[in-house]
Amino acid sequence: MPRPSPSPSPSTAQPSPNRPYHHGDLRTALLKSAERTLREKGVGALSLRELARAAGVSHAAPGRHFKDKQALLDALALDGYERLNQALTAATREPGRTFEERMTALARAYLGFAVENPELLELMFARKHDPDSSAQLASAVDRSLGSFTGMITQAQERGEIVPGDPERITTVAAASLHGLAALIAGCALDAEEALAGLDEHVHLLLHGLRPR
Amino acid sequence: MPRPSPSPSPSTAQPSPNRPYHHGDLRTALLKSAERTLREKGVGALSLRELARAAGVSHAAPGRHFKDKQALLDALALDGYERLNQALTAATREPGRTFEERMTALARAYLGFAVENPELLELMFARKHDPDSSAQLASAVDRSLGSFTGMITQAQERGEIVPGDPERITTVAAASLHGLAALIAGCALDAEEALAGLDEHVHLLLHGLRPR
DNA sequence: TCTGCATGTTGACGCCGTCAGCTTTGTTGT
DNA sequence: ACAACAAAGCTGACGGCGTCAACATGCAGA
Repeated sequence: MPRPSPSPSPSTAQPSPNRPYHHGDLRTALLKSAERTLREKGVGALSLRELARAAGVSHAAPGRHFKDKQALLDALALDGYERLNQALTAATREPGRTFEERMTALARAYLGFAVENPELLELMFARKHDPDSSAQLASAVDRSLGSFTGMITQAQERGEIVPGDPERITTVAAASLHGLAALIAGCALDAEEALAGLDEHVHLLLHGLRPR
Repeated sequence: MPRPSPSPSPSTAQPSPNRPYHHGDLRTALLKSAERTLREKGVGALSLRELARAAGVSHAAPGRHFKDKQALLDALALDGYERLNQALTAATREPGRTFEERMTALARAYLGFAVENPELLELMFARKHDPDSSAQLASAVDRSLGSFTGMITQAQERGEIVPGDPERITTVAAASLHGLAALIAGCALDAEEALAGLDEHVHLLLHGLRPR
């Protein structure tokens, strides 16, 4: 895997004589740079040493901010959940008359995130997390699902959807959208096509596959 | 990441004097061993050198059978699709009176695979494949979806589900189940719980979330 | 001002993937 | 039967990586 051509860069980012000894905010610089690399070249191209080089800092400096490479990946995932949650809650705030309209807006927000951050989404839902971070990540996942649950219970109160354990209904709705998102992120489904058929997808989800 | 403790094994599998020069079937031995490691320790613990050691073979020998580490991973994924397809088609052959029964059997087969091969499932749907293998993989994916499509069109002919582009309906059903499987594989959902609620999940999928 | 701690640096270690070049073995055409 | 060849081993090397230990620097509070 590590075959970065004979000599990719002429060893950029030297100690640069007039750089201050301390970087200022290396942690966020690393995260930002990592997010970019993740988006552009995939998780396989992420290396702490490369990030250090890009930040103009020694190869071991990242170790001061992330105990592990995995810790950095977890931080990246956590940031991803933050952004996803923001997008989802924004979507739930959009005024929509019917439940179907509101659900479609939520779906559009989720799929939009998946289309624009496929690698990140894969990272977020990967099963390789430090036990340390897993607590934070789990809570972030819960907050994401919260957007769904809130919408569901609200709709139940209005009688717009079937009664029953809101958590189970949330699972059905969330699984359906997450499956779509995951298939898009994994290139198993064409993004454009899925976005184009999203309205109908939500419609079928709400009305069922059986004829009425 | 590569911190395999001070000295994990006392360097097992030496040249072993009476071993034949040629292994016999190294390729499948590597795949089998890799599948085991994948299941037990995750994709991050997979190394060609370790596999070579386990097979009692020199560190470069795997290169004769897989041009790349990625090529081995792709072969692993392809084998995964083979097994998944087998499980799915077996499930479609189960006699089921109603569409809901048959769909539930299919769902149970899919989720069963996800529960027993979570790491493999992640690998199969990852977005990192050699362009060489991607053709084979794509066809394997199509065969998987074929199990769904076949069942859907059959049900449409019987009037058990709504008419319309079978591909779109397949997408809805497949996305719903794949989302469930992916959440299980990613530990975002408890496997037992999901399996227990599977019947109701399929029921909701077929009947919709809106009251009738 | 001194002292401690967070944040840098350097150098080392072992593992990894990959390649080049060589050796062994089984097969195949004559 | 045997030479020629290809497939499938082996060895050794290279550079990249993650991680650690030991040392350096600079800021902040006593």
